[in-house]
Amino acid sequence: MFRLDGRQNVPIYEQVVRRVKELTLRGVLKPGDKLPTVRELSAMIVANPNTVSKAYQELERSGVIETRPGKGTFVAERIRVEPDERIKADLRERLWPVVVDAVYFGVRLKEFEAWVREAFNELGGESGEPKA
Amino acid sequence: MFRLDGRQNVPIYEQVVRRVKELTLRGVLKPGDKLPTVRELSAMIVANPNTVSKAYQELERSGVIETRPGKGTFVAERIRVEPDERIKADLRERLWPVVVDAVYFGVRLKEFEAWVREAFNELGGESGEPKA
Amino acid sequence: MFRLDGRQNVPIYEQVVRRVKELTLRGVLKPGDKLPTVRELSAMIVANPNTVSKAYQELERSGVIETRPGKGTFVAERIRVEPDERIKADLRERLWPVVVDAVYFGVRLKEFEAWVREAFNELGGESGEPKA
Amino acid sequence: MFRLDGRQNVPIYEQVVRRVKELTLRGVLKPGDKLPTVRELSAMIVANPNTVSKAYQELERSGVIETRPGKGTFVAERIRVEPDERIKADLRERLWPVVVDAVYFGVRLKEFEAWVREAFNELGGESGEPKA
DNA sequence: GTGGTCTAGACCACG
DNA sequence: GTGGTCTAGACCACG
Repeated sequence: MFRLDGRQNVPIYEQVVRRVKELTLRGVLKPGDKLPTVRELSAMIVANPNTVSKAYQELERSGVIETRPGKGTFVAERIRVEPDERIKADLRERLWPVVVDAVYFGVRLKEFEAWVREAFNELGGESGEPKA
Repeated sequence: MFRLDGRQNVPIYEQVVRRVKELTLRGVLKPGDKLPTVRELSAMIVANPNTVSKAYQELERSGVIETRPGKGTFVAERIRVEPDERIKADLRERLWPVVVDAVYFGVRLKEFEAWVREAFNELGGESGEPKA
Repeated sequence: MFRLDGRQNVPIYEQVVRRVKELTLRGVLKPGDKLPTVRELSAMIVANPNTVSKAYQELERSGVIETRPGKGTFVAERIRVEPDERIKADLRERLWPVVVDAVYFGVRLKEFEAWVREAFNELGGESGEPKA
Repeated sequence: MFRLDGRQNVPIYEQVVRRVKELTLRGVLKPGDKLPTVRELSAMIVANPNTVSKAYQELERSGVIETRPGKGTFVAERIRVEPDERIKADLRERLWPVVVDAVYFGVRLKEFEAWVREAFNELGGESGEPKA
């Protein structure tokens, strides 16, 4: 469940952050669910507690999880707001170099869009209009 | 033309790599065009020559540019082959965390696809079938 | 009456301390009123008895409440003395980082003062001269 | 300039964060100024580089400073926007317990307001209306 | 038992 | 030389 890729270039704490986000989006982790303690998770993935701690801190700052002192760490209630322009600009900036390389390597729009759709489906992303 | 963003989080050498790729995709740089020398470019963008050198090395490894000793560095002829599975897998891996955050922040598929299409258009990416 | 915020960053025992102080300032708790026992309160707010106990100890040390062995815990008579310089220095030290961030975020003095006045009013703080 | 209080209850990294904010507000540190490196500062205040690093990271996330890889860390340009309601609510929440204790100890509104004004003056906070 | 803070010290990417 | 990441391990506040 919390398995990481390991051999990757991505820092461990960043992998943990991503993994937890994924699991909440996929519904595997639901609001109120207890996460493993820092020490438990660090044992599971064979990493230093500090590294996991850093990931948890980042997740807390992003509002994905919340720490109840002495009780543990829990998945936070998701507060859904419309994404603001700064967030969108940031996402487009991060999308850009991926598209640059895709185009460079001759990937066609159709195929790239299929990848996007698959990813959205896998994550339960909304495809229609705002829920108004 | 080679201006960079400067205060971004992306390493300078990586910004140079992306910029050159973009310029070739957009047709601003064409096969056979001469690039500035490492020293010229490092002066232009106020960076360390080592940094530019590293970018050129990476671009050469990717086949984007080629060095003709004693003559300079030139945009390479683009050899278009179908992208192999390793490249596609890598691109999807890089796309994934962007989609995770997009879904997390409530961006809808329609909007994300629009971003993708815009990026493809801007880069002259092919939308149809292989030219085969 | 003793409900806490729960998911806040403030330790539970500290929340209890503040809450009791507030209730006495607001006049909801008056001198001589009996407080719930440690066990009762810990049940009410779903916390560890040790936690409540720690809060009561701190409140007793500050002279807010007093324990009469075998009888329970009671709101103490408020002995109003002029605050000494040590207390004032401490309060200013605690005020300081709040003002730093307020200024940093562009809050104007007028608005900040309005917050202060509202808080004083809500707590029945004296605005005039010492009662001498 | 970067001297800390030392004996305080506040974590070292938090003291560094506050100190840098203060220095920028007071104009001692100006946009573009270079901060000491993590290792320099950690030597100055006799703390671990990691601790200083944590402070710098927090300052960067808040937009107070920015890191230019390989060049060092610099005071960021201040982008002044009107503080939003979330920030204000947070500041009032932090102000509240200070006022509670002030009222409890019999500090009068007049005096407390004087403290606030002094702090604003010292930090160069604006007292008038928005600059439009 | 829970996470938060800190130290000491290593290795690495970037410039 | 610069900061970023990580490990190993200690101490502490909170519950």
